[in-house]
Amino acid sequence: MGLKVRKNRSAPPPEPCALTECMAVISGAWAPNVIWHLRAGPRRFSELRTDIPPVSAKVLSQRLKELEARGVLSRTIQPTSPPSVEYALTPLGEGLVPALEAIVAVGHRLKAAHAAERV
Amino acid sequence: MGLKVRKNRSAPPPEPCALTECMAVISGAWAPNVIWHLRAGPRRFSELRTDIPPVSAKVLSQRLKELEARGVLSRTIQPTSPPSVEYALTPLGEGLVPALEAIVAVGHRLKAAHAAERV
DNA sequence: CTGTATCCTCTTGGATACTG
DNA sequence: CAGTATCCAAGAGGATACAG
Repeated sequence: MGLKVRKNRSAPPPEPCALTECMAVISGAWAPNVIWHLRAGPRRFSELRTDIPPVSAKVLSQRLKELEARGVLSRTIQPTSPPSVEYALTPLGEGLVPALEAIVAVGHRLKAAHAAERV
Repeated sequence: MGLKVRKNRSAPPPEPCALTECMAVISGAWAPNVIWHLRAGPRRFSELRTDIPPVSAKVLSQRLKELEARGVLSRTIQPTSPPSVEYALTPLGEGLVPALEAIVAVGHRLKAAHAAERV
């Protein structure tokens, strides 16, 4: 009966800080895609470029640097010739995968809902 | 034994489309915060403004409109005086909460990791 | 209270060309 | 192959003032 206790308008203090912290990581252009394409294993620079078609070299390398600086992925120079560089998720970066999966799941529902209302 | 089959460099086709779809929803400035602050129940415009301190009226109303257009939240005009407007998550919008929770969880780990390496 | 309209700044990302 | 440098356009977001 007295279940209408939701009159309390003083917001319960959430944690927008941690939210913002992580959003900053995955908000850059193509950042989520980079992580997404690395989730199955390491990839090289040019592979990522073709994985994510319309990404410019500048932005990709920018994003990779940022993600590396944040400890989300690692950069390894392979002593081959021609030289190649491998990017891989760190354990920390792997922690992002479940979050992205949750996002993908919602994405599907959003698309479905969007399609439904355009009938 | 033959577990090194990860030599396959032809990327397994992921679903960046749904990813992008949902990222578009939560990428706008303050969008995640709006959803986050609505997860415990409906809030009014001015309440959201004080919930999320440095948000300008323009951007907040912009974001609310977008989120409403995407079916993530509903806008209800209360016939009170002075008139007030309540925003609430739709079922679709509530689907975003788990994703945000996953993001918050990662945010905590990112902050912890960041703090640790600054010792 | 709940927005909208303008103006303005600053960041972001793309294209292109060039280096190691 | 793996980037970096430069230039550029577009858009997002903040401040302020005003309207219903």
